[in-house]
Amino acid sequence: MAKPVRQAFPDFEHSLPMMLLRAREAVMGRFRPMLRKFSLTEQQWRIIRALSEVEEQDASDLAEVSYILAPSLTRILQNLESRRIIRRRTDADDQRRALISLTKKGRDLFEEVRPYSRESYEGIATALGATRLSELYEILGEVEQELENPESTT
Amino acid sequence: MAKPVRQAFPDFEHSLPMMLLRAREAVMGRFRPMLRKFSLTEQQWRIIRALSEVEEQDASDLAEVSYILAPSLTRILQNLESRRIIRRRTDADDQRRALISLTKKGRDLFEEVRPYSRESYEGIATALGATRLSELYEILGEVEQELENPESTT
DNA sequence: AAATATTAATTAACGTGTTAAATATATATC
DNA sequence: GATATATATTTAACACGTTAATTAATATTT
Repeated sequence: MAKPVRQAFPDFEHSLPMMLLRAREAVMGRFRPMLRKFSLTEQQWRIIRALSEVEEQDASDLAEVSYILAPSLTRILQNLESRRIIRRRTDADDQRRALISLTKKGRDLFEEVRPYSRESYEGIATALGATRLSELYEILGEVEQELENPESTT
Repeated sequence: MAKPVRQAFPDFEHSLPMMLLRAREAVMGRFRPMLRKFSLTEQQWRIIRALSEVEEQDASDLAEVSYILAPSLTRILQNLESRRIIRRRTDADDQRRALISLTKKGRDLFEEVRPYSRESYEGIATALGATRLSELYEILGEVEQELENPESTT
């Protein structure tokens, strides 16, 4: 019988937030250099990728699916609009809403980047192995679900 | 025999970077409100916590263990120094190096926050369960290791 | 020992994260 | 139908992430 390993408070470098941060950085390290060649940030690519799946989307929905807060989104959209990658118009039925879509240039950019994105992703899948990868997906989904309501255990 | 689920390119909201981002946010959502009451950011707390484990540490080592880039660290240390939470002196043997330590006020702050930090952490452990949590630790460690050298599979 | 290269930390510039406040439009209440 | 309330987006202010350039000190080379 070895010692019970109480470890309720893991040492700093191995705390859960740190582990998640480093794991994510390890993953993004495979994407960022590639995106950089296209002068895209990680977040800009998230927006473009989200828009590629729809004809048009209002800013609120876009913020939600791309997991970017509204103030950040405002700035990113201003940037992408000035580069003519996206276009915006006002919803006629609700003048508060901004409807966003990719321009031709934006769609072309997406098609240009996509193969490299896929390649990076496959590199990750190869490095981790299909089994480990799907385990990771599963457990991350659980984490998100189980920790949903932050005030329940406080 | 069901369909083989090729899925080499997961849909946007379930891409690995997004899953890791949301999982980390789910975890930090349990810490941030608490830290906020002490007027500490997540990164400031990382610095304080790292410093609590040593007498004194030079800025480079501190950047490495707290996983914060040097330019960010410079700003954070300026902030914490102005609040008298940390102190700095120059290494006599290498005048380039800045040696950082917690002040009395900083140590007191750490002791004040620590129980709440531990409580948040235990809330997470309870929500996930010990088994799931240790699986998560294990797989995150693997991700970090396996993806170490970004150029190997490109 | 002087010139060169390396290293530690900072500064600069730009982009995003975060919270609060402001603005404009829509909806609900009276 | 005027007033209050709610919602979508933007602005503001501060902090951190990221890359490149700078500064000061140390180490290396000749």
